[in-house]
Amino acid sequence: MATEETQGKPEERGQIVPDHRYDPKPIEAKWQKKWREDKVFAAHDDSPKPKYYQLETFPYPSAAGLHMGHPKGFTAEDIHARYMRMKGSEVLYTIGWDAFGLPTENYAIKVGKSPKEVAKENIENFRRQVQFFGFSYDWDREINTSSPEYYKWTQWLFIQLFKKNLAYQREAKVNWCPNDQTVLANEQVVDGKCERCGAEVEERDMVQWFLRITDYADRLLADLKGLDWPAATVKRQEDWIGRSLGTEIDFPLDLNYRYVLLHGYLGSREKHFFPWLRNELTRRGISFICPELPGPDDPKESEQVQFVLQNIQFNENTVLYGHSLGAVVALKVLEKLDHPIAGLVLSGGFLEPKFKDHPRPFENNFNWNFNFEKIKSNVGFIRTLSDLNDTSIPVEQGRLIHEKLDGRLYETVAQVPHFHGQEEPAVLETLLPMITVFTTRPDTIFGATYLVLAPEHNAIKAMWPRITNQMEVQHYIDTALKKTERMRQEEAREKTGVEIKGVMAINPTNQEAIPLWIADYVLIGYGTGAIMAVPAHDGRDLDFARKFHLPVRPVVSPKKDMPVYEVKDAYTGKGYLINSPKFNGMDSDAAKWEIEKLVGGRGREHFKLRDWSVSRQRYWGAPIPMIHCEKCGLVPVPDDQLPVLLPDDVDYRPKGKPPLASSPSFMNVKCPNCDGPATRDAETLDTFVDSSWYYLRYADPQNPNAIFDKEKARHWLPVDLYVIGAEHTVLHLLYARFITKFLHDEGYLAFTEPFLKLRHQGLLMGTDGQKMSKSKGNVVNPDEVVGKFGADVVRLDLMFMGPFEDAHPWDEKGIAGVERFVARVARYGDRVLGVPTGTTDAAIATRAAGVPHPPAGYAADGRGLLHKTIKKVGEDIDGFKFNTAISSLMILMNDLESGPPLPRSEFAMFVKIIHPFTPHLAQELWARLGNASYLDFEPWPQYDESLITERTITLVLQVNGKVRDAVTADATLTEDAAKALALANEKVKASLAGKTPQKVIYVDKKLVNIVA
RNA sequence: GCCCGGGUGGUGGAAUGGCAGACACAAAGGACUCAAAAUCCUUCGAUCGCAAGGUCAUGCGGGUUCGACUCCCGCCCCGGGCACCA
Repeated sequence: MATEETQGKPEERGQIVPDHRYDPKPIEAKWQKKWREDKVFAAHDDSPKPKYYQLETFPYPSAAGLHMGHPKGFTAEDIHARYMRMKGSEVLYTIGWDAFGLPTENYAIKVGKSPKEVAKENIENFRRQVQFFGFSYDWDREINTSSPEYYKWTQWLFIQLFKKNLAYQREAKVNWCPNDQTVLANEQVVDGKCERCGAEVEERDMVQWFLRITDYADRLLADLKGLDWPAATVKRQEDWIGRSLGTEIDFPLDLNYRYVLLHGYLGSREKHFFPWLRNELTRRGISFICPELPGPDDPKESEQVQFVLQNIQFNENTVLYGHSLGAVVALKVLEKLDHPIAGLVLSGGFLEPKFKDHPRPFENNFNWNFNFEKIKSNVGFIRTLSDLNDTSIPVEQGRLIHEKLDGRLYETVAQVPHFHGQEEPAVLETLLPMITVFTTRPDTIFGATYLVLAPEHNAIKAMWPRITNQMEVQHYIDTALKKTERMRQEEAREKTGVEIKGVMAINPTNQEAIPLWIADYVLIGYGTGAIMAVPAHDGRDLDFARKFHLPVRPVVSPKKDMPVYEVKDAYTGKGYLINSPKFNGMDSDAAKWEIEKLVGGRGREHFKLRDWSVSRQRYWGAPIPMIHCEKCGLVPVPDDQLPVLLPDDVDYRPKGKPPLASSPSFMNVKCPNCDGPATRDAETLDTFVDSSWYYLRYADPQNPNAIFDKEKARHWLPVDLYVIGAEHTVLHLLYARFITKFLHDEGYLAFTEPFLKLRHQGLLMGTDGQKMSKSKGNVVNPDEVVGKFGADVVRLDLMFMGPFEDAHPWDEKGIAGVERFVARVARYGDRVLGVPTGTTDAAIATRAAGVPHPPAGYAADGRGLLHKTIKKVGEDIDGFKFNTAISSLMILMNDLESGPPLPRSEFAMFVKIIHPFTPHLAQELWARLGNASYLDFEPWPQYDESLITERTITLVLQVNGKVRDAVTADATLTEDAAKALALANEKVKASLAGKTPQKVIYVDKKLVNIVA
């Protein structure tokens, strides 16, 4: 029931209430226009103020227009930007358009326009919509990734990567969307379907451009430390990079070959890697012959081949190895043999005397024609090892051997060019019959009861002649390789596999012979493509072992001296070794090192991170600035010919070939190197490339001569604050970090991490609680909402919904609260302004006499709350707690309204602290208070500590932890006085009911708890 | 399966070891009005009680503590991420 004093017309309570409602429209339009015309928010390169660079995810301007999720993040940024300006920073805050990409192209095809036209329209629409919100952008720094002025530098960046061998082409299985007719990144495939159009994704082999982000894996991981990023985001980046530290261990196969090792020209059994190699073979108990060939300084074919044939026995167990000219000798020997041998291994070999450095004297002593058919028929397996950095033998020679002889070609980088190092592990690896596995748990090696190879593993071919169940194995491999990712996923975790019969592996610790299996749960792309299976201590291995009835041997017990007899679930934790002769009882961590040492394991780190596929077979992107010349190979477009403009005379509709290929005027060019006929690369770059560097361009957005001016970049960057949707926590950030590190290494940037502080905005969902999407029809159009309520109200509503990083459904019901708040602030402003200038506080108080708020307490209380609020709002903006900041502003307003109007000087402080949230209203009130300045450059008010300090406190009195009373006491209250006060309290006494207090707990100026 | 979040009134949420539910929305009652809108006032977790007041209550079950939404252990549910990475 309302009391007599509080009822009645507001006017009767001494308040001045204008009878009009606050109409934001003309006021918001007025200030937005002024801000733009006066370039109020321009960021000045030469400002003496400390710089502050705020970045927001530049939007993808889709045909659907802005949706309410965009302004949620933008509003938070704008609040922060305006706050930082008031705190004295020179703020760089701007916007741009991530305008290339599939959705625009697809939409253009649908409506029969060009993507360029569509993008232009979309950007104009977005710009218009964004401007309604009054965000304080420096519009002179606006960028657009689809403009030639921008993508010139995207192309330039690609060329720099290419020049450093960080951009390369290779054939790769790609996710192909049959509907969009393009390649998708793994991340764009969701549940086996195209993220954009929902079509079932197929797998295809294509030659693709990749960026070698894996070269930066360790740095991308290490540099995450020290960033002010949400912990979950750091974790997800770490998981994506996925480093595991482990060891590579060789499991010899029971194929007891005998080796014949042939050295090359100027070589001998004592030179280069031969002594080391012989030692390694001896150490493994492998028999070999390594002859000194006659005339190493002046080799002659007949002499050397005859020598080998006469002195060495060859049978089906022999593996013939030849290095360099020794490879030629080996081939000639095989031509002459009349029975087959087990295998042929060549390193640094050649078929033609075409040397890169200088001619050799033996060139005329050999016959450079080979009987390849004879050679092939005389040998079981052929492996060719080629050094990519060979200084004398061109890499083409290795490929030529492979072309003529088939077999397996291994291209690698030798320790010293042409395998002239003291140790060349690649040679040994190519030679030996063994399986190298990668494991993070060498301590469990005694529990390895079988090995598993990925279906694509090379070793299968090498041991092929020995396999007794070839049909079965072949069938399994064929089916496994036919499966797409999608099919593998659908099969869930059901294990499949086949045993390789006829070959066994040897456990290097105890010489136990264990079987070899092939299974597709082992991936060729990770580690070595082979594992030692320890079913007792790995869930996947256990599943497999159970399905195929393979032995399960526990070798780690969780408790010391407690052997495990039965394995229920795989135990993957640490413990103490059992069933491991010589290691029993040892701590599993310690055993890792001991066993690694024992078996000659090589410590390795492996990453899950894969190279970044950037080729797109579509039109609407930056053309890859490369030229294919028959003579010169891949040639980058020279800088002075950039940008490579997107041609207009193409058919955009996807036909399986890149649209650019349909434009002869685009495709046919002269080679910049040799002036001969050449063709352009017809693909375009993934839009993630565009967005991997846009934050750098904002520092110097119009520079026609460089990607950016180094000094300007040094001034503004790195980004101080980046607000980004939680959905972008992995890819975009990883790519941007990679590009930043690359440009740092190239000397363009002085820092290695682009984004110092990162905050996420929670998703704004449709009214149905579902993610907003056009197909669900739940997209909220900001035009309508802003038109109805005004920008200030919508901004407040978006921020007041709850914690910024939480997801919320859009709900127009709640907006009434902030709408009322804005109207009340406006009305209160009218009250303040209704008081003639120069009126003293006392006069205001007199005028306010009779209102319930006691005039005597007004100055202290009202001001105290004002100053507390100044403090609170500042802290909350720093901490991105906008909801509680607004709440505290409401509390203050509620209090102010119930009293007489504040003096203008104090009301001005209130206007300043609401300014970041409702800049139009605040600026209007500021102007009405007689100020000509812009609030962004008014200093944030200082709060007065003495006014905040409480003179009285509320002391809570508890008995046995239950609240019995709360009393007001002087802030100077001592502990003893507080305890005495509590014990004397009537309610406390009643609650104690005569019991004697055992203990009295005192929390300073807060609480007394009596335990009885 | 594993890894992150999260679970508080009819609703959004506040409180991070010390009065649970700030601030709002919705709802109900009232004032003003011819009426409505707007505005203003009051009530508003559940339950017992005429009242004073009591009891219960932050997903469930335990624990630590004088005191737990908050810390620890186990479980349930919801959201997100990864998905055979050895």
